[in-house]
Amino acid sequence: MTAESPKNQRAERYNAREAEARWQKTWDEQGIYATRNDDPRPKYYVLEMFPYPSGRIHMGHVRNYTMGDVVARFKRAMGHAVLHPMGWDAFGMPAENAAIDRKVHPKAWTYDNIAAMKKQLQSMGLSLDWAREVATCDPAYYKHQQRMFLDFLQGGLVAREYRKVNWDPVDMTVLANEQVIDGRGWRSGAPVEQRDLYQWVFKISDYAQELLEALDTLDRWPEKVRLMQKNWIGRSEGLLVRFMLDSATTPGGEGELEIFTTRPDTLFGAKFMALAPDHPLAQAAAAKNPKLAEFIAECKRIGTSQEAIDTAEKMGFDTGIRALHPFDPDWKLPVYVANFILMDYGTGAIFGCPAHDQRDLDFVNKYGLGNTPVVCPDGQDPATFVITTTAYDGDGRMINSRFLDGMTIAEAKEDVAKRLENSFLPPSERGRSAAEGCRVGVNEPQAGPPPPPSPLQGEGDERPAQVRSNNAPVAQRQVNYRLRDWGISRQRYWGCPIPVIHCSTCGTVPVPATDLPVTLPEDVAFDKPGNPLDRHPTWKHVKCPQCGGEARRETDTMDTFVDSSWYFARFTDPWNKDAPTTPEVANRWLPVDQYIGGIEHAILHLLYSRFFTRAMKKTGHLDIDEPFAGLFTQGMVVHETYRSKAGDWVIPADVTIEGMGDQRRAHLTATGEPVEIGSIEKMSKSKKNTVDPDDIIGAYGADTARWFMLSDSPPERDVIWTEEGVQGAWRFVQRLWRLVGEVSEVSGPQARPTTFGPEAQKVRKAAHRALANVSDDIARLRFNRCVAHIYEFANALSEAIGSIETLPSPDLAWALREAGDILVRLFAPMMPHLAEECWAALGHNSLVATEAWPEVEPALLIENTITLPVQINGKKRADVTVPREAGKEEIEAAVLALDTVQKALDGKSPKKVIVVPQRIVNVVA
RNA sequence: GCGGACGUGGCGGAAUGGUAGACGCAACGGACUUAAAAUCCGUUGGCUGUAAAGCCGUCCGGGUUCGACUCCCGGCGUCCGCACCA
Repeated sequence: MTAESPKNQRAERYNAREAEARWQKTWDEQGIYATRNDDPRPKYYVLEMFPYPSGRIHMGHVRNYTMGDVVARFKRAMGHAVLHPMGWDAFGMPAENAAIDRKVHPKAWTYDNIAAMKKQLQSMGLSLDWAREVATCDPAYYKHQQRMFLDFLQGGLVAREYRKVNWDPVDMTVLANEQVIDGRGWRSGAPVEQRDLYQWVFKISDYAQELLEALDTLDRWPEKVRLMQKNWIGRSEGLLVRFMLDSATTPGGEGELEIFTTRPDTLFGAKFMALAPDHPLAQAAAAKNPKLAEFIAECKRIGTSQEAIDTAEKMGFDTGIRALHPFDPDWKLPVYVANFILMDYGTGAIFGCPAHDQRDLDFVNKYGLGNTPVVCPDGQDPATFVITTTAYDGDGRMINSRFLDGMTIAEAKEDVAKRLENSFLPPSERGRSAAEGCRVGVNEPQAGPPPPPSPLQGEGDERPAQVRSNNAPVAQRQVNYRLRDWGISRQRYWGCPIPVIHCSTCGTVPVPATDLPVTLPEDVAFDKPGNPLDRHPTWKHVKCPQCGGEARRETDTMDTFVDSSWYFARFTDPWNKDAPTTPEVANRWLPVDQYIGGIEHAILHLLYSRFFTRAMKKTGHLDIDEPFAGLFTQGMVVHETYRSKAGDWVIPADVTIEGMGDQRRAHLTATGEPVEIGSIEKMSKSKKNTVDPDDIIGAYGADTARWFMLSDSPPERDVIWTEEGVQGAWRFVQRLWRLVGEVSEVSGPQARPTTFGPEAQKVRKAAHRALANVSDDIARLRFNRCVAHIYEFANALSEAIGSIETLPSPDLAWALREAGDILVRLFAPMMPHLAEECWAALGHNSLVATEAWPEVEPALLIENTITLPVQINGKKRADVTVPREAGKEEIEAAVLALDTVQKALDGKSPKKVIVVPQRIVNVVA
């Protein structure tokens, strides 16, 4: 502090609006965020999930992109070549809805939105390499996606199937299983119906095992996400068992029925068999039994919506068919058709063991089929162990099971598997299989027209269980997965066209690579529901590339999740016109070191991307397995809700709040009408509890918004947006500006002093401790703690400056300047504009954005004396200060000499003294 | 139903098994000001006490430990994912 410049209480305010625009311009002009692919430094790829161009960014984006930007700036300062790109997930339904509602073309709507949102993102001061920007709706992007589709087709990773699909009646399109939430379309919210349609599918289930196993290698992913994916893939090990049928009871002389079970140990508790209503044997039996046909029809009526299926009561119908127990041909089991059996899991048929499966128990209790417990829990008397309304699915020993009695469940499973694997049905009694030739798997058509022949590949089910010779064993082990293939056909306009042509002579023909991209026609009408591509007068009519005859383009477009399954790879070389990636470039940048986005993509987007990466590897576009080495899922931004008397939601900007605690009251600012304060919810348009980033940035500046988004809550948790919180952040921005101003007025020596006095040493310790803490916090994405440590440091520095009465000594002056330089660089990743302004104020000519991260002096982190807490019987009673290198005996002596300890011991000697060096002392009296 | 996470002041939240409540917000008291805003200084888990100090305290009940917000067992509550997957 110099004599000429006394503390100025009316220091100039930091003008964020003016400064932020100025620094953004400077960064842009100097191109400091452009990343070169030949940068030799160690690479670091940080990526935030790219946005859908809805038209405006929301606070969730601000939080997400701020986190990524902090990491990018930090890694850049740490000397990495940082790749930090941005793009647009630009295909999708809202563009078509806008076209329908507002008569705007989806393309115009999308590009207008992109322009608006890009401007907003730029106002946040993100250190993005905009030269790599991509939009998935750009033919220059989706051309490569079409190319990969064809490569995948060639590689056997794509199939065309006629299958049951989830149909969204509002959006008039197909949804993948993952896109159906609680029986409703994930976007429209309409109850989903079942329909049979041709579908292009990606064979993600071929990778089920690999996707499952590789989860263990993703050690920088949240455990929760890995678990969700594991459950979604849903591996289960079991046994396929062929039951002989009493052919006298079957409709067409069928001789056997194949089921899947994970509980072969409970075979002796079997009471019935059950078939899915769609099962071929059920269909065959229904053909001869009108009442059964009626029952099946009834099942389907209920089953049009997923919602209804979930709540339907268990129902069954005895077909009259009888199955023979695999271990006892004289034991006959009734075969039912039941509404709770799913055709597309396992074989669509089960054996029911009611004592140990709740569904089966509910079923037998309804139809009076009884139950026999075969697993007895330890400690229960088998003689009195009975099951009534609750099935037992725990551990125990086998009972009532002949040769299995006394075994554990695992032993019994193994024994049954071994016996049945090695036994064969006598050929004379086999007859025709009930499932033969018409067994339905997910990969085969089950009704309706057969698929047109494909010249590309052999289709059909690859599961070995289906290939069966006369000598096939009664049972074989099988692993089943819940994960289904990924249906990508969408009956929409605004998506990536699927590059195939249907020819009545040649079948399904891929569009030749030289004809790519297949672009969307621009002259389309949205006056009717359904797919405008299908209605377009000319677009779909083409010549067959093989025979030259009249043919028809595929009018379905790809699920937009395809677009986002590889954008991270495209960013590595978006300039390559000839191929989706430049493999050597992609292999250098990938995997993404830190991916940041919402937990809502835990399954869909992340699982698809993992599959896509493997598919790209198989087709030579990449040579990595996992796209995202590190994943972070940030929490939502939530806000109070407000409702007017009339029950309408009111936006926070129109509300004035008064009072506090229970006394808080809200009213409309304009009219004074009272407003009801509601619960805190995710910011959403429907509840109008949103805050517009533009308003916040306009009023307080981007740095304030960024700072507030990082403070308060841990990043993985929800953060509550409050006006007070933003103002607190804004005050801190101003405080930092004043503080740095005060530091800048200190004139210290150029050369580093050789020794430091106690005051200077104190400042230096605070600075270096903050440096060590903040570095660690950012590296571990603990932004809220990082913020706290910067507050602490700023408090310490304020105090040091405030306590100066005259001119500071040269060593203190130097230490204060050093601390100022460190402080500015510490908050620069979070508040980059303010940091530049401060950096300049401190007299530097460089940009802080290109400065190296400060280096910590480890010696300053070590204290010479240590103050240890002293506990008596585990409760803190005193402190003791000892030299750092004091030994246990020395510490113990010092502790026992303390008055408090003497008093507590009351003349007796302690039972025990525990000394934890550097930590604590505990005296046990 | 199955699986998972979480539960700490008025609020958001800190705390490798080692001083519970860092840091922020809010509140209260004070300084500056004609006044307000801004800023600065201080107080702030509860109870008892003028004070020194003491007692209680991390959802509840047990346990392990010299020592438990943290680990184990059993409850209660909140949130999330999956859900007739044989």
